[in-house]
Amino acid sequence: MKKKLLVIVGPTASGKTSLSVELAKHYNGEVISADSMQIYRDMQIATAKPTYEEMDGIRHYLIDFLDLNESYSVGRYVEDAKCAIEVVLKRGKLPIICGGTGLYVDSLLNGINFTENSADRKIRAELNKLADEKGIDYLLDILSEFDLDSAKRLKEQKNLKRIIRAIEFYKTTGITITEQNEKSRLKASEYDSLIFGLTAKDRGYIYNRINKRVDNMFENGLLEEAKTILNSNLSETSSKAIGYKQLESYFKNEMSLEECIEKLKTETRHYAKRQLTWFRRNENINWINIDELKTTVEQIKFIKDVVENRGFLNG
RNA sequence: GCCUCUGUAGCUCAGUCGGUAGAGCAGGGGACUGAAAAUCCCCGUGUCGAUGGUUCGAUUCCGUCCGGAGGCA
Repeated sequence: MKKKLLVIVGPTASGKTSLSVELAKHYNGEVISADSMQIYRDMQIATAKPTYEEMDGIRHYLIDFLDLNESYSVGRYVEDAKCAIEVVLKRGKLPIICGGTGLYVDSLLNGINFTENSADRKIRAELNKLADEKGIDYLLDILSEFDLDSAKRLKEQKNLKRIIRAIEFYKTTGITITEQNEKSRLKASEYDSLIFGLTAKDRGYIYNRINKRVDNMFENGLLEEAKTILNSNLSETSSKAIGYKQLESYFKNEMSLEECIEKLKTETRHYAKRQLTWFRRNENINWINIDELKTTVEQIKFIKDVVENRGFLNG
């Protein structure tokens, strides 16, 4: 019998944290985060990491455990999350996956098979340099030599990062990324998951929540945190967090604080939109409109109904 | 009160030597397999401030009016 998971996804500022904690209380569960930035130890405010009070006695996994100078990846996430699931199950609790990093969630739930050691940051750096010097077409030519399929696909997109990844993968494993992608899908998932997604009928509702939350972050000391973070040694992964890099030009006196705050809000909205695009194509998601079911209580009731109707937790 | 500039997409602004208009941003849609809070692709009709006049035809030229900015008194 497959292991059961309850899953909460949704864009930033949609209320995943409080919902997952309440859900954990209802179902005797524990929360496993699926968030590519809350993993970092010193990023508290900008990542909206649940505080001690918000966790309200519910154990959380995969939060707050990595140093800023370390990089992370989907491959590692799937590994770590699988371990966390085992721990939760051994404790006799229900694992609740909660997060907004769609790639992490999907890779975990669909049992994507990541072969070992296919990431090579040295090769990546070299290819980046090569692209700077000779252009994107040069890399496409290299890729065409062994993987015409993905070269064709990526040519239209002009997506340098994917082109580099395709070459990097072949150079480290001797297998083309096209072949790997096909193989990785074959294995059936070891989990039986019921997924709930937070969204809104009116996109503006989420955007308003984002704008307000950013203002709150500044009231809670985001500026101080940003100063510290920007002075730290950041990794390839941690340097991508939204909330700090947008304030850099303020510290350098190149932009006013107001302008930077606007930029931060805009980029967070863009991020939320991308998250929604990602999740929308997943037909297995049970959607909850937070502009209709506004309170956690109403949302929990909705979830309980679905769980019961499906007999999801029976047996 | 007089003079000058100005009013075009949600915002900032191009432009039309008269044939009803286009950029950036915002916004929307999409892709996504080891950086994913990343990376990338696609999408621009709006009473051209209002109203008269000239004209086959006005957003464009002229008059008047109404906003806005500056200057002189």
